[in-house]
Amino acid sequence: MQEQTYTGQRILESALHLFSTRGYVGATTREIAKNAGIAEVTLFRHFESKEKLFESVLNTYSFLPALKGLLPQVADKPYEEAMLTIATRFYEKLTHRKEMIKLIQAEVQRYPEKLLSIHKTFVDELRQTLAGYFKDLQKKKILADFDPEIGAMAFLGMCFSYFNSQEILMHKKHTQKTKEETLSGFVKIFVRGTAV
Amino acid sequence: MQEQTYTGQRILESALHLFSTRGYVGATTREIAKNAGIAEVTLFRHFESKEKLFESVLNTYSFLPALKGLLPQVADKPYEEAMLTIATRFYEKLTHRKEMIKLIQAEVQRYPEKLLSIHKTFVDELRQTLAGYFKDLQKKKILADFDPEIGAMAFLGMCFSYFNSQEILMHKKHTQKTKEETLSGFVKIFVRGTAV
DNA sequence: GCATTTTGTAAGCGCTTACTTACATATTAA
DNA sequence: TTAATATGTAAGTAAGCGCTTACAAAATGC
Repeated sequence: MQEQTYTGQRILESALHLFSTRGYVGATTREIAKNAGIAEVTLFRHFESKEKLFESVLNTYSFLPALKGLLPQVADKPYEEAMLTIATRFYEKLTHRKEMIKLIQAEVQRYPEKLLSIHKTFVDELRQTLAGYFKDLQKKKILADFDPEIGAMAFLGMCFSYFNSQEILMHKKHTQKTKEETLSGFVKIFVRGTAV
Repeated sequence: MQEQTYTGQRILESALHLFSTRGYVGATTREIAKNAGIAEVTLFRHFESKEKLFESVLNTYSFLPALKGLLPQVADKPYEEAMLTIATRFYEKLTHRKEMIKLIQAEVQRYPEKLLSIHKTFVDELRQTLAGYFKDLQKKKILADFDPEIGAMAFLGMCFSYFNSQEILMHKKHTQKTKEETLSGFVKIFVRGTAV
Protein backbone atom coordinates (compact mmCIF):
# COMPACT_ATOMS: atom_id res chain seq x y z
CA MET A 1 0.00 0.00 0.00
CA GLN A 2 1.10 3.53 -0.68
CA GLU A 3 3.02 4.99 2.22
CA GLN A 4 1.01 7.77 3.80
CA THR A 5 2.50 11.17 4.27
CA TYR A 6 1.44 13.54 6.95
CA THR A 7 -0.75 15.40 4.46
CA GLY A 8 -2.20 12.18 3.14
CA GLN A 9 -2.97 11.07 6.69
CA ARG A 10 -4.84 14.29 7.46
CA ILE A 11 -6.85 13.88 4.27
CA LEU A 12 -7.85 10.37 5.29
CA GLU A 13 -8.90 11.49 8.77
CA SER A 14 -10.94 14.33 7.37
CA ALA A 15 -12.49 12.03 4.78
CA LEU A 16 -13.48 9.41 7.36
CA HIS A 17 -15.14 12.05 9.47
CA LEU A 18 -17.07 13.63 6.61
CA PHE A 19 -17.95 10.37 4.86
CA SER A 20 -19.39 9.04 8.10
CA THR A 21 -21.39 12.15 8.96
CA ARG A 22 -22.50 13.30 5.49
CA GLY A 23 -22.32 10.15 3.41
CA TYR A 24 -20.21 9.62 0.32
CA VAL A 25 -22.23 11.94 -1.91
CA GLY A 26 -22.86 14.55 0.75
CA ALA A 27 -19.19 14.85 1.62
CA THR A 28 -17.68 17.12 -1.08
CA THR A 29 -13.99 17.02 -1.99
CA ARG A 30 -13.99 20.75 -1.38
CA GLU A 31 -15.09 20.25 2.23
CA ILE A 32 -12.81 17.27 2.83
CA ALA A 33 -9.84 19.38 1.69
CA LYS A 34 -10.88 22.38 3.72
CA ASN A 35 -11.38 20.28 6.82
CA ALA A 36 -7.94 18.78 6.30
CA GLY A 37 -6.42 22.26 5.99
CA ILE A 38 -5.20 21.87 2.42
CA ALA A 39 -6.12 23.09 -1.07
CA GLU A 40 -8.57 20.96 -3.00
CA VAL A 41 -6.07 20.46 -5.81
CA THR A 42 -3.68 18.90 -3.28
CA LEU A 43 -6.27 16.27 -2.43
CA PHE A 44 -6.13 15.14 -6.07
CA ARG A 45 -2.36 15.00 -5.93
CA HIS A 46 -2.57 12.42 -3.16
CA PHE A 47 -5.60 10.48 -4.37
CA GLU A 48 -6.50 9.77 -7.96
CA SER A 49 -10.22 10.37 -7.40
CA LYS A 50 -12.87 10.72 -4.73
CA GLU A 51 -13.67 7.06 -5.14
CA LYS A 52 -10.02 6.05 -4.63
CA LEU A 53 -9.98 8.22 -1.52
CA PHE A 54 -13.04 6.42 -0.22
CA GLU A 55 -11.40 3.05 -0.85
CA SER A 56 -8.26 4.19 0.95
CA VAL A 57 -10.38 5.23 3.91
CA LEU A 58 -11.92 1.75 4.04
CA ASN A 59 -8.53 0.08 3.80
CA THR A 60 -6.95 2.32 6.39
CA TYR A 61 -9.68 2.23 8.97
CA SER A 62 -10.95 -1.32 8.66
CA PHE A 63 -11.71 -2.95 11.96
CA LEU A 64 -8.87 -4.33 13.98
CA PRO A 65 -10.73 -6.79 16.19
CA ALA A 66 -9.13 -7.35 19.56
CA LEU A 67 -11.58 -9.26 21.68
CA LYS A 68 -9.32 -12.30 21.30
CA GLY A 69 -6.61 -10.63 23.34
CA LEU A 70 -9.09 -9.89 26.08
CA LEU A 71 -10.12 -13.44 26.85
CA PRO A 72 -6.95 -14.56 28.61
CA GLN A 73 -7.42 -11.58 30.92
CA VAL A 74 -10.82 -12.74 32.12
CA ALA A 75 -10.17 -16.47 32.05
CA ASP A 76 -9.81 -16.72 35.82
CA LYS A 77 -12.58 -14.31 36.72
CA PRO A 78 -16.01 -15.44 37.87
CA TYR A 79 -18.35 -15.76 34.90
CA GLU A 80 -20.61 -12.76 35.62
CA GLU A 81 -17.65 -10.49 36.35
CA ALA A 82 -15.91 -11.65 33.18
CA MET A 83 -19.01 -10.93 31.09
CA LEU A 84 -19.22 -7.42 32.48
CA THR A 85 -15.57 -6.82 31.56
CA ILE A 86 -16.20 -8.15 28.05
CA ALA A 87 -19.31 -5.95 27.65
CA THR A 88 -17.45 -2.86 28.82
CA ARG A 89 -14.47 -3.48 26.54
CA PHE A 90 -16.70 -4.25 23.59
CA TYR A 91 -18.56 -0.98 24.11
CA GLU A 92 -15.26 0.89 24.27
CA LYS A 93 -14.04 -0.72 21.06
CA LEU A 94 -17.27 0.19 19.33
CA THR A 95 -16.93 3.74 20.56
CA HIS A 96 -13.43 3.97 19.10
CA ARG A 97 -14.77 2.73 15.80
CA LYS A 98 -17.87 4.85 15.89
CA GLU A 99 -17.17 6.72 12.65
CA MET A 100 -16.39 3.57 10.72
CA ILE A 101 -19.55 1.93 12.02
CA LYS A 102 -21.61 4.93 10.96
CA LEU A 103 -19.94 4.86 7.58
CA ILE A 104 -20.75 1.19 7.08
CA GLN A 105 -24.39 1.62 8.08
CA ALA A 106 -24.84 4.68 5.85
CA GLU A 107 -23.02 3.42 2.77
CA VAL A 108 -23.46 -0.33 2.86
CA GLN A 109 -25.53 -0.17 -0.31
CA ARG A 110 -23.08 1.94 -2.26
CA TYR A 111 -20.20 -0.46 -1.68
CA PRO A 112 -21.88 -3.64 -0.51
CA GLU A 113 -19.13 -6.19 -1.10
CA LYS A 114 -16.35 -4.23 0.53
CA LEU A 115 -18.30 -2.87 3.46
CA LEU A 116 -20.09 -6.12 4.19
CA SER A 117 -16.78 -7.92 4.03
CA ILE A 118 -15.26 -5.56 6.59
CA HIS A 119 -18.25 -5.79 8.87
CA LYS A 120 -18.62 -9.55 8.54
CA THR A 121 -14.95 -10.15 9.30
CA PHE A 122 -15.35 -8.08 12.44
CA VAL A 123 -18.59 -9.69 13.58
CA ASP A 124 -17.46 -13.23 12.80
CA GLU A 125 -14.28 -12.81 14.80
CA LEU A 126 -16.22 -11.48 17.77
CA ARG A 127 -18.87 -14.15 17.62
CA GLN A 128 -16.43 -17.02 17.23
CA THR A 129 -14.24 -15.74 20.03
CA LEU A 130 -17.12 -15.38 22.44
CA ALA A 131 -18.74 -18.65 21.35
CA GLY A 132 -15.44 -20.43 21.99
CA TYR A 133 -15.34 -18.93 25.46
CA PHE A 134 -18.87 -20.21 26.13
CA LYS A 135 -17.97 -23.67 24.83
CA ASP A 136 -15.02 -23.86 27.22
CA LEU A 137 -17.21 -22.91 30.18
CA GLN A 138 -19.84 -25.43 29.11
CA LYS A 139 -17.20 -28.16 29.10
CA LYS A 140 -16.34 -27.15 32.64
CA LYS A 141 -20.06 -27.40 33.48
CA ILE A 142 -20.09 -23.75 34.47
CA LEU A 143 -22.65 -22.84 31.85
CA ALA A 144 -26.03 -24.30 30.98
CA ASP A 145 -26.78 -26.10 27.75
CA PHE A 146 -27.40 -23.52 25.04
CA ASP A 147 -26.11 -22.89 21.54
CA PRO A 148 -22.86 -20.93 22.09
CA GLU A 149 -23.17 -19.23 18.67
CA ILE A 150 -26.65 -17.97 19.50
CA GLY A 151 -25.50 -16.96 22.95
CA ALA A 152 -22.71 -14.88 21.44
CA MET A 153 -25.13 -13.25 18.99
CA ALA A 154 -27.60 -12.45 21.77
CA PHE A 155 -24.98 -10.92 24.03
CA LEU A 156 -23.16 -8.88 21.39
CA GLY A 157 -26.51 -7.90 19.92
CA MET A 158 -27.90 -6.30 23.03
CA CYS A 159 -24.63 -4.48 23.66
CA PHE A 160 -24.38 -3.27 20.09
CA SER A 161 -27.96 -2.07 20.04
CA TYR A 162 -27.39 -0.13 23.20
CA PHE A 163 -24.21 1.37 21.74
CA ASN A 164 -26.08 2.23 18.57
CA SER A 165 -28.87 4.02 20.36
CA GLN A 166 -26.55 5.87 22.72
CA GLU A 167 -23.66 6.86 20.48
CA ILE A 168 -25.05 6.93 16.97
CA LEU A 169 -28.72 7.78 17.45
CA MET A 170 -27.62 9.96 20.36
CA HIS A 171 -30.27 8.84 22.81
CA LYS A 172 -27.78 9.27 25.61
CA LYS A 173 -28.98 12.83 25.87
CA HIS A 174 -32.26 11.47 27.17
CA THR A 175 -31.00 8.55 29.21
CA GLN A 176 -31.15 8.41 32.97
CA LYS A 177 -29.36 5.15 33.62
CA THR A 178 -25.60 5.11 33.35
CA LYS A 179 -23.74 2.93 30.91
CA GLU A 180 -22.40 0.88 33.81
CA GLU A 181 -25.86 0.27 35.25
CA THR A 182 -27.19 -0.72 31.87
CA LEU A 183 -24.35 -3.06 30.89
CA SER A 184 -24.40 -4.53 34.36
CA GLY A 185 -28.14 -5.13 34.04
CA PHE A 186 -27.64 -6.76 30.65
CA VAL A 187 -25.02 -9.10 32.06
CA LYS A 188 -27.18 -10.03 35.03
CA ILE A 189 -30.05 -10.95 32.72
CA PHE A 190 -27.76 -12.81 30.34
CA VAL A 191 -26.20 -14.82 33.13
CA ARG A 192 -29.21 -15.45 35.38
CA GLY A 193 -32.15 -15.13 33.04
CA THR A 194 -35.43 -13.43 33.88
CA ALA A 195 -37.76 -16.23 34.98
CA VAL A 196 -37.99 -17.34 38.60
CA MET B 1 -52.43 17.10 5.88
CA GLN B 2 -52.74 17.44 2.14
CA GLU B 3 -54.81 14.65 0.65
CA GLN B 4 -52.61 12.39 -1.39
CA THR B 5 -53.50 11.59 -4.95
CA TYR B 6 -52.49 8.41 -6.66
CA THR B 7 -49.59 10.20 -8.34
CA GLY B 8 -48.56 11.81 -5.07
CA GLN B 9 -48.64 8.43 -3.37
CA ARG B 10 -46.37 6.87 -5.99
CA ILE B 11 -43.94 9.75 -5.61
CA LEU B 12 -43.80 9.19 -1.85
CA GLU B 13 -43.19 5.45 -2.26
CA SER B 14 -40.47 6.06 -4.79
CA ALA B 15 -38.92 8.73 -2.57
CA LEU B 16 -38.91 6.49 0.50
CA HIS B 17 -37.20 3.76 -1.43
CA LEU B 18 -34.52 5.99 -2.95
CA PHE B 19 -33.96 8.10 0.17
CA SER B 20 -33.40 4.93 2.17
CA THR B 21 -31.04 3.28 -0.32
CA ARG B 22 -29.15 6.29 -1.68
CA GLY B 23 -29.52 8.85 1.07
CA TYR B 24 -31.09 12.29 0.75
CA VAL B 25 -28.30 13.78 -1.36
CA GLY B 26 -27.71 10.67 -3.44
CA ALA B 27 -31.37 10.32 -4.36
CA THR B 28 -31.92 12.83 -7.19
CA THR B 29 -35.34 14.28 -8.01
CA ARG B 30 -34.76 13.05 -11.54
CA GLU B 31 -34.43 9.47 -10.34
CA ILE B 32 -37.28 9.70 -7.85
CA ALA B 33 -39.56 10.89 -10.66
CA LYS B 34 -38.37 8.25 -13.08
CA ASN B 35 -38.84 5.51 -10.52
CA ALA B 36 -42.35 6.78 -9.84
CA GLY B 37 -43.10 6.72 -13.57
CA ILE B 38 -43.73 10.44 -13.92
CA ALA B 39 -42.02 13.51 -15.39
CA GLU B 40 -39.69 15.39 -13.08
CA VAL B 41 -41.71 18.58 -13.49
CA THR B 42 -44.73 16.71 -12.12
CA LEU B 43 -42.85 15.94 -8.92
CA PHE B 44 -42.58 19.70 -8.34
CA ARG B 45 -46.27 20.13 -8.99
CA HIS B 46 -47.03 17.82 -6.09
CA PHE B 47 -44.23 18.88 -3.73
CA GLU B 48 -42.87 22.37 -3.33
CA SER B 49 -39.27 21.18 -3.07
CA LYS B 50 -37.10 18.14 -2.50
CA GLU B 51 -36.89 19.03 1.16
CA LYS B 52 -40.70 19.25 1.46
CA LEU B 53 -40.93 15.87 -0.24
CA PHE B 54 -38.51 14.43 2.31
CA GLU B 55 -40.59 15.84 5.14
CA SER B 56 -43.74 14.38 3.64
CA VAL B 57 -42.04 11.01 3.47
CA LEU B 58 -41.20 11.22 7.18
CA ASN B 59 -44.73 12.24 8.09
CA THR B 60 -46.32 9.59 5.93
CA TYR B 61 -44.17 6.67 6.92
CA SER B 62 -43.51 7.36 10.58
CA PHE B 63 -43.67 4.33 12.76
CA LEU B 64 -47.03 3.05 13.81
CA PRO B 65 -46.14 1.12 16.91
CA ALA B 66 -48.42 -1.82 17.58
CA LEU B 67 -46.79 -3.92 20.24
CA LYS B 68 -49.41 -2.66 22.68
CA GLY B 69 -52.13 -4.48 20.79
CA LEU B 70 -50.14 -7.67 20.97
CA LEU B 71 -49.86 -7.97 24.73
CA PRO B 72 -53.48 -8.96 25.43
CA GLN B 73 -52.95 -11.80 22.97
CA VAL B 74 -50.09 -13.28 24.93
CA ALA B 75 -51.34 -12.46 28.41
CA ASP B 76 -52.46 -16.00 29.11
CA LYS B 77 -49.57 -17.76 27.44
CA PRO B 78 -46.66 -19.24 29.38
CA TYR B 79 -43.87 -16.69 29.71
CA GLU B 80 -41.34 -18.31 27.34
CA GLU B 81 -43.97 -18.92 24.66
CA ALA B 82 -45.21 -15.35 25.01
CA MET B 83 -41.70 -13.97 24.63
CA LEU B 84 -41.17 -15.97 21.44
CA THR B 85 -44.40 -14.58 20.01
CA ILE B 86 -43.33 -11.05 20.93
CA ALA B 87 -39.89 -11.56 19.34
CA THR B 88 -41.39 -12.93 16.15
CA ARG B 89 -43.92 -10.11 15.83
CA PHE B 90 -41.31 -7.49 16.60
CA TYR B 91 -39.06 -8.89 13.85
CA GLU B 92 -41.98 -8.82 11.43
CA LYS B 93 -42.79 -5.21 12.28
CA LEU B 94 -39.18 -4.24 11.80
CA THR B 95 -39.14 -6.00 8.45
CA HIS B 96 -42.19 -4.04 7.34
CA ARG B 97 -40.47 -0.83 8.34
CA LYS B 98 -37.11 -1.78 6.92
CA GLU B 99 -36.82 1.19 4.54
CA MET B 100 -37.76 3.73 7.17
CA ILE B 101 -35.25 2.22 9.58
CA LYS B 102 -32.54 2.42 6.94
CA LEU B 103 -33.52 6.02 6.23
CA ILE B 104 -33.27 6.96 9.89
CA GLN B 105 -29.88 5.33 10.30
CA ALA B 106 -28.49 6.94 7.14
CA GLU B 107 -29.87 10.44 7.61
CA VAL B 108 -30.09 10.90 11.33
CA GLN B 109 -27.43 13.60 11.17
CA ARG B 110 -29.07 15.57 8.40
CA TYR B 111 -32.39 15.85 10.22
CA PRO B 112 -31.56 14.97 13.79
CA GLU B 113 -34.53 16.44 15.62
CA LYS B 114 -37.21 14.97 13.36
CA LEU B 115 -35.65 11.57 12.84
CA LEU B 116 -34.62 11.12 16.45
CA SER B 117 -38.10 12.11 17.52
CA ILE B 118 -39.65 9.47 15.26
CA HIS B 119 -37.23 6.81 16.39
CA LYS B 120 -37.45 7.72 20.05
CA THR B 121 -41.25 7.68 20.03
CA PHE B 122 -41.13 4.22 18.55
CA VAL B 123 -38.48 2.86 20.88
CA ASP B 124 -40.00 4.42 24.00
CA GLU B 125 -43.40 2.93 23.26
CA LEU B 126 -41.89 -0.51 22.75
CA ARG B 127 -39.71 -0.33 25.83
CA GLN B 128 -42.47 0.96 28.08
CA THR B 129 -44.93 -1.62 26.83
CA LEU B 130 -42.54 -4.51 27.37
CA ALA B 131 -41.30 -3.14 30.70
CA GLY B 132 -44.90 -2.92 31.87
CA TYR B 133 -45.44 -6.52 30.91
CA PHE B 134 -42.36 -7.53 32.91
CA LYS B 135 -43.56 -5.52 35.92
CA ASP B 136 -46.90 -7.29 35.86
CA LEU B 137 -45.24 -10.70 35.78
CA GLN B 138 -42.88 -9.66 38.56
CA LYS B 139 -45.88 -8.74 40.71
CA LYS B 140 -47.24 -12.21 40.06
CA LYS B 141 -43.86 -13.59 41.15
CA ILE B 142 -43.42 -15.22 37.77
CA LEU B 143 -40.28 -13.22 37.00
CA ALA B 144 -37.11 -12.69 38.94
CA ASP B 145 -36.02 -9.37 40.37
CA PHE B 146 -34.47 -7.30 37.63
CA ASP B 147 -34.93 -3.80 36.25
CA PRO B 148 -37.84 -4.13 33.79
CA GLU B 149 -36.59 -1.16 31.71
CA ILE B 150 -33.18 -2.76 31.29
CA GLY B 151 -34.82 -6.09 30.57
CA ALA B 152 -36.87 -4.53 27.81
CA MET B 153 -33.78 -2.84 26.34
CA ALA B 154 -31.81 -6.08 26.41
CA PHE B 155 -34.56 -8.10 24.76
CA LEU B 156 -35.45 -5.59 22.07
CA GLY B 157 -31.76 -4.86 21.56
CA MET B 158 -30.72 -8.37 20.71
CA CYS B 159 -33.72 -8.81 18.42
CA PHE B 160 -33.04 -5.52 16.67
CA SER B 161 -29.37 -6.28 16.23
CA TYR B 162 -30.20 -9.60 14.68
CA PHE B 163 -32.74 -7.93 12.37
CA ASN B 164 -30.17 -5.30 11.45
CA SER B 165 -27.51 -7.82 10.52
CA GLN B 166 -29.90 -10.05 8.60
CA GLU B 167 -32.10 -7.58 6.76
CA ILE B 168 -30.03 -4.40 6.45
CA LEU B 169 -26.47 -5.62 6.41
CA MET B 170 -27.72 -8.65 4.47
CA HIS B 171 -25.83 -11.27 6.46
CA LYS B 172 -28.74 -13.65 5.94
CA LYS B 173 -27.02 -14.72 2.77
CA HIS B 174 -24.34 -16.30 4.92
CA THR B 175 -26.45 -17.57 7.78
CA GLN B 176 -27.08 -21.22 8.47
CA LYS B 177 -29.50 -20.99 11.36
CA THR B 178 -33.09 -20.10 10.60
CA LYS B 179 -34.73 -17.03 12.04
CA GLU B 180 -36.96 -19.25 14.18
CA GLU B 181 -34.01 -21.12 15.65
CA THR B 182 -32.22 -17.90 16.40
CA LEU B 183 -35.15 -16.07 17.98
CA SER B 184 -36.05 -19.20 19.92
CA GLY B 185 -32.48 -19.42 21.17
CA PHE B 186 -32.54 -15.74 22.18
CA VAL B 187 -35.74 -16.24 24.13
CA LYS B 188 -34.43 -19.33 25.89
CA ILE B 189 -31.35 -17.43 27.01
CA PHE B 190 -33.38 -14.39 28.03
CA VAL B 191 -35.78 -16.48 30.08
CA ARG B 192 -33.45 -19.07 31.61
CA GLY B 193 -30.06 -17.35 31.53
CA THR B 194 -26.77 -19.00 30.64
CA ALA B 195 -25.22 -19.91 33.97
CA VAL B 196 -25.89 -23.28 35.62
C1' DG C 1 -68.95 18.27 -26.63
C1' DC C 2 -66.58 21.52 -24.09
C1' DA C 3 -64.10 23.13 -19.98
C1' DT C 4 -61.04 22.06 -16.47
C1' DT C 5 -57.43 19.63 -14.47
C1' DT C 6 -53.47 16.87 -14.62
C1' DT C 7 -49.44 15.39 -16.68
C1' DG C 8 -45.78 15.11 -20.48
C1' DT C 9 -42.27 17.22 -23.40
C1' DA C 10 -38.78 20.41 -24.13
C1' DA C 11 -35.72 23.79 -22.95
C1' DG C 12 -33.44 26.26 -19.79
C1' DC C 13 -31.27 28.80 -15.43
C1' DG C 14 -28.14 29.23 -11.70
C1' DC C 15 -25.45 26.71 -8.94
C1' DT C 16 -22.46 22.99 -7.33
C1' DT C 17 -19.50 19.15 -7.98
C1' DA C 18 -15.29 16.40 -9.30
C1' DC C 19 -11.44 17.22 -11.35
C1' DT C 20 -7.62 19.60 -14.33
C1' DT C 21 -4.11 22.96 -15.87
C1' DA C 22 -0.75 26.54 -15.20
C1' DC C 23 2.04 29.20 -12.58
C1' DA C 24 3.79 30.84 -7.95
C1' DT C 25 5.48 29.93 -3.40
C1' DA C 26 7.28 27.29 0.37
C1' DT C 27 9.80 23.52 2.05
C1' DT C 28 13.14 20.02 1.87
C1' DA C 29 17.22 17.72 0.16
C1' DA C 30 21.64 17.55 -1.98
C1' DT D 1 23.20 27.86 -3.17
C1' DT D 2 20.67 25.25 -6.25
C1' DA D 3 17.54 21.62 -7.45
C1' DA D 4 13.72 18.93 -6.42
C1' DT D 5 9.47 18.27 -4.25
C1' DA D 6 5.20 19.55 -2.23
C1' DT D 7 1.62 22.69 -1.80
C1' DG D 8 -1.17 27.11 -2.69
C1' DT D 9 -3.64 30.27 -5.77
C1' DA D 10 -6.39 31.06 -9.59
C1' DA D 11 -9.03 29.88 -13.30
C1' DG D 12 -11.40 26.74 -15.71
C1' DT D 13 -14.17 22.39 -17.85
C1' DA D 14 -17.82 19.14 -18.19
C1' DA D 15 -21.45 17.16 -16.05
C1' DG D 16 -25.19 17.03 -13.08
C1' DC D 17 -28.50 18.90 -9.76
C1' DG D 18 -32.85 21.34 -8.05
C1' DC D 19 -36.09 23.80 -9.95
C1' DT D 20 -38.84 26.81 -13.43
C1' DT D 21 -41.35 28.25 -17.64
C1' DA D 22 -44.07 27.47 -21.70
C1' DC D 23 -46.75 24.87 -24.51
C1' DA D 24 -48.96 20.33 -25.88
C1' DA D 25 -51.46 16.24 -24.83
C1' DA D 26 -54.26 13.28 -22.07
C1' DA D 27 -57.62 12.49 -18.68
C1' DT D 28 -61.52 13.77 -16.07
C1' DG D 29 -65.78 16.14 -14.97
C1' DC D 30 -69.95 18.62 -16.08
